[in-house]
Amino acid sequence: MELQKPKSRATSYDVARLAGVSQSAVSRCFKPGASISKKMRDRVMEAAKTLDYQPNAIARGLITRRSNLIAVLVSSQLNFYYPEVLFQLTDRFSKRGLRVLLFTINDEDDVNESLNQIWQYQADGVISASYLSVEQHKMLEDKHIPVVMFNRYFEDYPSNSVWCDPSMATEDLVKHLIDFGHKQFGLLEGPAYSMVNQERMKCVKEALKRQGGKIVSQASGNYRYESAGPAIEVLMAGDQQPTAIIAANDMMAMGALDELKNAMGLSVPGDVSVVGFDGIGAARFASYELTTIRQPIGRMTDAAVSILVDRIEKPETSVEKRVLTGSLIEGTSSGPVVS
Amino acid sequence: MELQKPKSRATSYDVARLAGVSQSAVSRCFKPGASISKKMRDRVMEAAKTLDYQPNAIARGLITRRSNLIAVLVSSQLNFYYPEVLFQLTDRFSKRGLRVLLFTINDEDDVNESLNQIWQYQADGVISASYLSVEQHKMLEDKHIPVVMFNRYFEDYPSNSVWCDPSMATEDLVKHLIDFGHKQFGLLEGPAYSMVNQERMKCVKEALKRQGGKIVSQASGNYRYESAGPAIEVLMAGDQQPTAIIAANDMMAMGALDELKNAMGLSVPGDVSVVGFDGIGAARFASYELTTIRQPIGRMTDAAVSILVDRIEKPETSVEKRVLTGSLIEGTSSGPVVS
DNA sequence: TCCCATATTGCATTCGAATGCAAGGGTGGT
DNA sequence: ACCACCCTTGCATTCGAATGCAATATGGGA
Repeated sequence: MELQKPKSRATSYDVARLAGVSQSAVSRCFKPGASISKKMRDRVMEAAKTLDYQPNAIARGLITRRSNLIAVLVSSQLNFYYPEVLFQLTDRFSKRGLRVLLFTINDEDDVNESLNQIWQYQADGVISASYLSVEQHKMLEDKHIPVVMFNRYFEDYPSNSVWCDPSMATEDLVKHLIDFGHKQFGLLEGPAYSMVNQERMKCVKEALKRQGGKIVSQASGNYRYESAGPAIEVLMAGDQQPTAIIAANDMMAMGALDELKNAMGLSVPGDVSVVGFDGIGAARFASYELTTIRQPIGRMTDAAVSILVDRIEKPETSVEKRVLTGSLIEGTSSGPVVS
Repeated sequence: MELQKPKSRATSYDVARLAGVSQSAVSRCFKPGASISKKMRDRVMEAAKTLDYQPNAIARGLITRRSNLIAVLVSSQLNFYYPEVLFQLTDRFSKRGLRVLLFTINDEDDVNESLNQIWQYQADGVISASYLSVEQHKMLEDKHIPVVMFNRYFEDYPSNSVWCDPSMATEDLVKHLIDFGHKQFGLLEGPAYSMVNQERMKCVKEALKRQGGKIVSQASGNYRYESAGPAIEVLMAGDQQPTAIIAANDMMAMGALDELKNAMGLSVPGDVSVVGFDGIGAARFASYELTTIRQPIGRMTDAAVSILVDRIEKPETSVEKRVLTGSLIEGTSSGPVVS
């Protein structure tokens, strides 16, 4: 004697029937700005409520050719920077009525598979916060799917991108270290293919040259905490010891700091200063208090969202590279050279 | 003189026309297990390739009533545990041909809004790794959307869930501390509403009672790093000082450790031992090396994915609560009492 | 009160793929 | 060579909402 059969989902027709109006009217009630009288809207809304009706986004997407889905590509490697970015992007898209379809990327194949899925799901746009080749980017462009590159851009190919220019802050950072009396620097680089790494290291090298710092050793890691340990061993093994280590990101700076303090028994910043890039939350933990170059994540995600939404609404707008600037955060991981 | 007009996306009809077959044939070519001859498949696939055709997942979803979308609800607060879970879930769903629709939750309103969206997008299933009320859960159930609760469950209402039972490992943890000579304990609890907190603290209290440890002070935080500082001040302010602090999660344990060492100038584990729960990646950083109870995240996400997929495929299957056990990881944040 | 302009409403069609059913083709057995 | 059966294929319809256009209702002005 069930009162309620396990009936399936109510459609706009069901609502229309109950309210005694046409299906079109129901559809219009859920479209902001549509021409509908208040009386009708009230009547429909009441029926909708009793049937627990919500428009089917899938059906809507089919006819409007807008899925309201945004694909976000994120590297799955454990860099605390990206979860922060991802969550902020999701919050912001959500406020604009867009949903995030998440793709985690381990390797090149994942990217291609993700692009396929993006195409299948008719994503309205893409935020790429992971590696993307020019060819892959072009493929999306050919399909008229706007893309915004987050924290990266192509040297020789125009694309929508949000980028944090580290040059000025890096100058400050190096000055900060030079003022502390540092003369010998060790560079803990990121992966060679990474734009972010290339740019940061380029700025570091230029600033050091300009301000008279000397690079005594270089090594590279993969941006992850664990990769800093072995790299530090290399950096400290040369005949000339660096008194300051500049890491390509905070995760490696944290790993470096731990390796120096805990594995090698050195003091930071007493024996060696360590600085990073990103300004992730964990860099402010009291065990680290990194001197770092903070990326304004909030403003970067705002920019990415607004550029992407613009491109979706006006596809013909020309590409835009929005550049923000990083800023130096002075922590306690850097200090004067003790001689 | 463009060779190629900016023509819109190819449909199955376009492919059919080019290959000289019917639309149904094209459709069947993309459906695994459909009845299709090799000759036809090859012909269609070639046409599909030249037109760069991929089936439209939106249109497919409309007719099959399967969106292949899984909604994942995650708290947006900065607890390093959830990004790990989220990325693993995404990887695993992806391998099964399911996409993740991400919802970040700040407050109760976000949950309701997300449930709305889940309904609109016809998500095939939901993983909830954030707060969800029984009513909200029932609402999804009524709509025949299977839900798996991650790292939580309802006391008094059956639901699919994946849970990590901390009781045995907590017994080990307490024994580990008692063996080190600890007698006075401080509890750094999580939010009162949190199931995970309730359960962990219950186990801790029982184990302490059984093994003869005494709770000399309690305070609570919100699971975040920053919330540990003030709580620690409370914990250490009583007349009886704890020699060991048990925190409800690793983030707060890290905050506690930093507060004790850096703000209060105490030594860990010399003056105070600090232990946590979760076994997040950052807990293994050399500055912390937390003694903690590790949740087997990999097995938990596997379980969540497999339970959810089962429910989607066989909706009538009864609910399942899969319980895994945590295990003690001995780090260097705990040690003998120095008298 | 009547008429016209404007605001609402309904009709019919559309989006793109999946699928039940029937028709066609092929195979093997006798 | 014939028949029965199975494997392929195509036809026609379906999913649920949006929308151009035509039809109708509403309101205001004279």
